[in-house]
Amino acid sequence: MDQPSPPRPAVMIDVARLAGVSHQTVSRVLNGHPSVRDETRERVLTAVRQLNYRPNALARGLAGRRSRVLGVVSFDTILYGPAATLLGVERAARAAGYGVSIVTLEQLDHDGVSDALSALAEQSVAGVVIIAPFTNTAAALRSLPMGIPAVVVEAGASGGLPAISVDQVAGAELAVRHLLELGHETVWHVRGPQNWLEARDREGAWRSTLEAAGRSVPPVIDGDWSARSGYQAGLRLAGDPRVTAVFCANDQQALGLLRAFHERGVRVPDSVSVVGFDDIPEAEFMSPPLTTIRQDFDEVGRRCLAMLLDLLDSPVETPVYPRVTPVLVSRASTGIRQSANANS
Amino acid sequence: MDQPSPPRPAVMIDVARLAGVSHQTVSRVLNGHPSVRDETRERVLTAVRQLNYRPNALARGLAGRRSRVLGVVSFDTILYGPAATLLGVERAARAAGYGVSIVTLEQLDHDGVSDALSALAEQSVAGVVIIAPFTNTAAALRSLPMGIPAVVVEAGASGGLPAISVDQVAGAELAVRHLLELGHETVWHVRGPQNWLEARDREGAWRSTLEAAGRSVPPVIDGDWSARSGYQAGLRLAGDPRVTAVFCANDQQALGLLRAFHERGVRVPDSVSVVGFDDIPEAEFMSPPLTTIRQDFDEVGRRCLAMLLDLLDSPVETPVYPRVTPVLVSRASTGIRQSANANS
DNA sequence: AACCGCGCTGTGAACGCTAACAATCGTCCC
DNA sequence: GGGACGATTGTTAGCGTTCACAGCGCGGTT
Repeated sequence: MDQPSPPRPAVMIDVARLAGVSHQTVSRVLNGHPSVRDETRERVLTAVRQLNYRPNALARGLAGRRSRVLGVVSFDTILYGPAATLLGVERAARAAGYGVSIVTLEQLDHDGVSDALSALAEQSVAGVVIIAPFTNTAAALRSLPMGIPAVVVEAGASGGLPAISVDQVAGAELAVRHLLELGHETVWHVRGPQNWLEARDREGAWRSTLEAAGRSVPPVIDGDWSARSGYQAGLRLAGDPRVTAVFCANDQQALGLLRAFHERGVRVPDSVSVVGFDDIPEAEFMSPPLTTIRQDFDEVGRRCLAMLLDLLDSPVETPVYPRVTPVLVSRASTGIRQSANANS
Repeated sequence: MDQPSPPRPAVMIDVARLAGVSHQTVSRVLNGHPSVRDETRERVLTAVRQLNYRPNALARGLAGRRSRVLGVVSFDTILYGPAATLLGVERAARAAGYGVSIVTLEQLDHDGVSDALSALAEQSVAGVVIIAPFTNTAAALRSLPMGIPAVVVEAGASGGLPAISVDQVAGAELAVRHLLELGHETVWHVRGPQNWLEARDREGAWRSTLEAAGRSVPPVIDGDWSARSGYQAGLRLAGDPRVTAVFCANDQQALGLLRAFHERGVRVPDSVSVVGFDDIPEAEFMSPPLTTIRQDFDEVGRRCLAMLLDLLDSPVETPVYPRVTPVLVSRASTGIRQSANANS
């Protein structure tokens, strides 16, 4: 008739009593401290199971110094890149026994990053991953009140901060070279928003690859990652006979571009070849299937976390990790430069 | 020569000393307790600013009952729906002064949900939002060790759990009716994965809408949300002259379907009309632009959070919120049933 | 003049855990 | 055989905050 399960969840002292040991011994068992007799350890673990005990992370964090929670600052997690990176980081964190607290920025600016970081600091996160490839993240980070270990994702020039990045330059080169090798005289570019580092890197590499090949550099077209901006770029480009190859800074823009071309009767790849960036799951099923540059976001997440954990161990030295190398995925949207050339 | 800023961040007692009051008074000021003299309040706030003091959320959570952190359990945050909902919830939570801790499920099963919930419980979250429209989430939730207030998102039959959902039935009806009104004899359906509640609801509503209209119900085609599955469905459907209208359970599937149709020379909307579901940002720029059912995920997130906060206030009664109503967005992928009919 | 109540403030004890140190026991070594 | 030592366990003190319960001073009552 007694009530065996109190509504209040068991705490460490309950386990200790049930196992006939002190709470400290329970703590030792839970934290894998070596000097506990096997027989005692078993007794404790049995009690833990019996009471369905789960240690309280809050108390843990308060008592020890480190919490088992990491913070992630991200921006626009509906975009494929950030979403995929977030997922990668979250998975890796969970595998390493960390919880993940997120803050999504409304705007990519200094104050936003700063606020986000102090919100996370308040929660005593052990470290922070910043998936906000804002051109000015570094400054925001430096102005951080307290020194939380932080890793920045996908920031090209991170200003000395530990960073994991996909080699955007290599990716853009891959795209441009691919198009040049197909016989195109030059390559047009629809770039991403200027406050994103990736966008700048891709544009820069596009430009320098063309220059290195001794080709003329057409005027760059603005874009903001959205399919709409790609569509608008497509409308502008569709009338121009000089345009035979376009490198879009991401796949959504390429989708919009393809749409505009389709509407205007520009045939892809017959008249114009198109390359995107990211290899979103939909790329393979666009009309036509999109040649693009694949980034391994999962790998980014994993390395990112590995780096952060290194940083937690030895906060003095900044670990250096190699960039993640993107690969070209060739599909139907790119083709040999057609005989139209013969007219010239 | 002295060092004015100790590396250790200021704590409440530091503020108290600086302001010449007790730590409890500082606490009162911070929590907006009324019985503090204005002059004292000012003095404390000045000290807070001066020391750049931020209360420690861990200690707060430990001492008081409630933490200011909410948990979110989600699944496959790369998909548009979950990603958008997550973003909506996160925004609303932040606006309400809550932090957000996320757990992304690897698999949609009972244990996954259960583990995720206890991981969050460990972090003493105040409440949980579950964006895992798994058909069996309800059971997993009930087997939860302790009673954390929880709100389920997008679950049709949530088994008595507080839930916010988009009215999938209304949405699917909108899609099917739209196609019937355009003169199509019947509507084919490419459904989503069977363990998703949304997929089941959409399929059910598709079926019953057809039946209510006295139309024949074609065999359903399987899909898994991916563009690839839509593509495969498209290949199967492309040869069939009876197919004049297809309702896809989401926009990605519709994209794949459009691709397959394009490949096989099936013209959209001339030969076949296609409707999707979600209105992802890319839908407008598909070839042709996709008619689809728009869901307001931001609204879902907001209501969800409002509901959870209600639940935190009075855990006894389950608040009831109306469903979010989706709307039809008509684009070029649907058109009047063409003269092909005249042949029959 | 003693008393009550109210506005404001301070004191002590949790909250559940880890860290540092002390205690106990048996063993090993000379 | 005594003391040092290692293995194992217990004890005590925080971590930084909130909660419950006093205190104190002052004006108004009786």
